[in-house]
Amino acid sequence: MTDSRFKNDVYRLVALIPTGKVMTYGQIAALCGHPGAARVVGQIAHFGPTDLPWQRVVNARGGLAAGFVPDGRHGQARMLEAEGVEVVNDNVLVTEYLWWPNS
DNA sequence: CGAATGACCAAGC
DNA sequence: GGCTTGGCCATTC
Repeated sequence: MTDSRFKNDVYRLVALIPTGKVMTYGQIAALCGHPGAARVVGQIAHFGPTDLPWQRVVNARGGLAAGFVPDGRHGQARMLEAEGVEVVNDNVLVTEYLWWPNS
């Protein structure tokens, strides 16, 4: 892989997130083999393809990343709710909706 | 190619 | 309880 497979893995993971579930940046980074590289996931998400459901990607607290959704973080919350994810006070119930590829 | 930036995380003060 | 520091890597200028 001439290009870093890190982003490749990130793409795959994000694409694999089922509807009604969410993942955290740190978790994705860790699953890609780089725990602590949550920032990179953010960069990949920002410069990466919009085809992926970045809306299902939230920070470690389940808080919405905000800033990348034209409608604001409330827009992301609304979209997640539409997918079946319960959002309260702009915070996803990560303890209930957090998902990982082994599930 | 070098420097700067960034949709984060956790610990420290 | 809010700001600062260090760490990670990719993309942009």
